Amino acid sequence: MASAAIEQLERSQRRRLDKFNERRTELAQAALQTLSELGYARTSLREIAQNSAFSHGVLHYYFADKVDLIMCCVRHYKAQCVTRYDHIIASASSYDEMTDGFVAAMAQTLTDEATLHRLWYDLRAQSLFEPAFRADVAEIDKSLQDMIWRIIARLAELAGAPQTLPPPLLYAMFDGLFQQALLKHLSGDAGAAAELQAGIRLLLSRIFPAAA
Amino acid sequence: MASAAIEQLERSQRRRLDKFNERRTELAQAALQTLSELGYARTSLREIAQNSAFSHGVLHYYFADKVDLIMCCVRHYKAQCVTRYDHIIASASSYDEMTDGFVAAMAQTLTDEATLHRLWYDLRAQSLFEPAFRADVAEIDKSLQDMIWRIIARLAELAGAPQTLPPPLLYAMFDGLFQQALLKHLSGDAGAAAELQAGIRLLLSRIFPAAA
DNA sequence: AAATTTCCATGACAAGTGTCAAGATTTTAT
DNA sequence: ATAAAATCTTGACACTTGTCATGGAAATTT
Repeated sequence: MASAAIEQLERSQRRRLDKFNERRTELAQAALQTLSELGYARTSLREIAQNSAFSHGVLHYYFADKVDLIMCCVRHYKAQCVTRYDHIIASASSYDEMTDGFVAAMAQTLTDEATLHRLWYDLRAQSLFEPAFRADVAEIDKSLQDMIWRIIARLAELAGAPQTLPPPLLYAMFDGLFQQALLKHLSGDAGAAAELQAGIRLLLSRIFPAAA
Repeated sequence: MASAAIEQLERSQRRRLDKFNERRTELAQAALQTLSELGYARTSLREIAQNSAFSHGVLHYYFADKVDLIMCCVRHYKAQCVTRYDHIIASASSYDEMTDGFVAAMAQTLTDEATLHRLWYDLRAQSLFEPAFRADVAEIDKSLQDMIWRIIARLAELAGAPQTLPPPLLYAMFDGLFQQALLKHLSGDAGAAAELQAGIRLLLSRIFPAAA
């Protein structure tokens, strides 16, 4: 029967495609590692390959060019980033409990994934110069903004308070706070995480005056 | 008389030194121009020299190395940046007038000096990787924070309101807001300046609830 | 088992990088 | 005006960069 043959062909092709994409993300992960350590300006394709199990020629087999690789990295970064705080939203049952969880999670992110986030700020700055980066950066920015919004909306619900500040403003505030803390943390300031926590609590107390 | 000879010697030496520094800042200005157009990662010394009246070899006559040049640029940037809003503080006589002036000045900065500010964010991101940049970046950050603080403190005075939010938090909020607007503006969003103005006004109305 | 496609390593290329040394040129001092 | 010191240009160096072509190894298909 012809249909069976076609079906098998499609299956084998899909398997090949899956394997291709699997290796692509494997290489993207290695690239992410290198990028987060060196930064965009100092990262070369050879260096990326050296931090992987393959040679530098392979990169041009799986990626069209350097921009293509970076973009794959960025998307890979996003996937493992935007849902980080969602479990807090799902599990919290009171305003205070959720505040504690959120503040703690932010502080942990600061210390545990500092290098990954400095890469994010680096790439976002690159997008100010390189138009090819803008669409993906804007999309990630939007995802992060939504993430913050989900948290604040849930907090408002728990506090029984109305929420008037728009998502962009809220995101800008938390992002600015985190960025500042990251710079201090990477500069060796051991108190950066604690300062970040205090800053967030203060900010929340201003957003929800009644809940304090 | 020997003292007269010494005096003349000293004067001539100072004149030489002045000329040396003058040319240094002239080259730093050209470098600033190139950097703000291409970004840190894509700027080479030859490109900088090409945007000046001199050849590339002269850069090593006036600067020890590339980092030295970048640092000179950064300091030059700072000088023309941190006092930008001070005349608003000096001239404003009412809360509303000063708010209008501040908001308008921020919007104008966004549109008129977008490229210079994207360089600032680029270099700040670089400082997350390159320790050599950190001290100067931190110093500029502090200056900008102080600038914001002077404005907010004056506004509090004019509003007759107490001011409880600490300077780092205030700076983080305004900086985050500006950064977001800059990305939109450079992406071609014509409404970025207006959004920034609205965001600042909203933020101020939350900082000073009574003055609204 | 043979043939064919996929996958990967090697080496090379042209272009560009920071850096520096050797002179030419201009300015300053004698 | 002559000597000395400064400023600037030119050209080269060792190295790195992204990209690609060739060919070998491995896997898949026939």
